[in-house]
Amino acid sequence: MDALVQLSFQIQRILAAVGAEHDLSIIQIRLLGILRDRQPGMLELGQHLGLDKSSITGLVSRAEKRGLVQRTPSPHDGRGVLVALTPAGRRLAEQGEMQITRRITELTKALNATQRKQFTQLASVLVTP
Amino acid sequence: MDALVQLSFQIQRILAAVGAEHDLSIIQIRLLGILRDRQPGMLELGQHLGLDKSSITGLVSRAEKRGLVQRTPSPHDGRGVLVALTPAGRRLAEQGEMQITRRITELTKALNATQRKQFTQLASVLVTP
DNA sequence: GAGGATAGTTTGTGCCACGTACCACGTCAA
DNA sequence: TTGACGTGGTACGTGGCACAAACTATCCTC
Repeated sequence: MDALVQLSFQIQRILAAVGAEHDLSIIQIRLLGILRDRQPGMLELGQHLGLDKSSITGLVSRAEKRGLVQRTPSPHDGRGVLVALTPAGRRLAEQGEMQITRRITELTKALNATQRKQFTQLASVLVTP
Repeated sequence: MDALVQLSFQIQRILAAVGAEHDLSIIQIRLLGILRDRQPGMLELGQHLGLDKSSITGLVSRAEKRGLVQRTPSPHDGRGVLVALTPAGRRLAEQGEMQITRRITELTKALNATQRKQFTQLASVLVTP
């Protein structure tokens, strides 16, 4: 079970490294990943990321300043805002995901095919609930 | 393989939660964990944590200010410093580790005994190199 | 000894996260 | 309809975290 903690750090290291190639932090990568199939408001975004709404403002603002993300006023709520990827943001998100899956599979190269399948399958059991 | 990323975030969330109970960040927990069986210098500490030496100064200073850690001049090198746990720091480290292993095993409760064993064994294969 | 390497610290910058206070809009009830 | 209250977001201040560059003090080598 200590191995699981170690493994999580190793994965975080991969995420940080891939992010660093594009000048993105881990949280920014998560942001882009979440927005790939959603256009949430700030509050909803905060729940996905487990962050306070006041943390989201700066996060989105920094991403917006870099042209990765876009705020548009909510059509149904004058107070609200919808956050969406720009084309540049989407491109980066897809590219990042490819690199991440490549480096993760590379990490699991120490396992043979059956073991890898078994491992990821057990992992997804743990994650899904 | 997306499951592995998700799993790593879940584990990080556990670490952050246990840390928060004692007002510790994840990096502080790692610091205490490393010092449990070592008294490294600052540079060596930085390598264990994957951080620059200039990052270590503040990290150790904050922990020292809280009485968890202690700097002592190295006996063999007038420039060097050895970092060690104080009794309070050791108590916290042990307590934290117990809580973490408890919450991790709780996380793996969706698996039966054989599966869990298999899973952690595969994980340690990935980690050891 | 003098010159370069090494261990740590300092300083400045930027990101991240939080709590608090605040503004604008929405909603509900009298 | 018009308050009172709730809700979505932002602004601001604080503090931790991480880096790079500049600096100090010691060590080592010739």
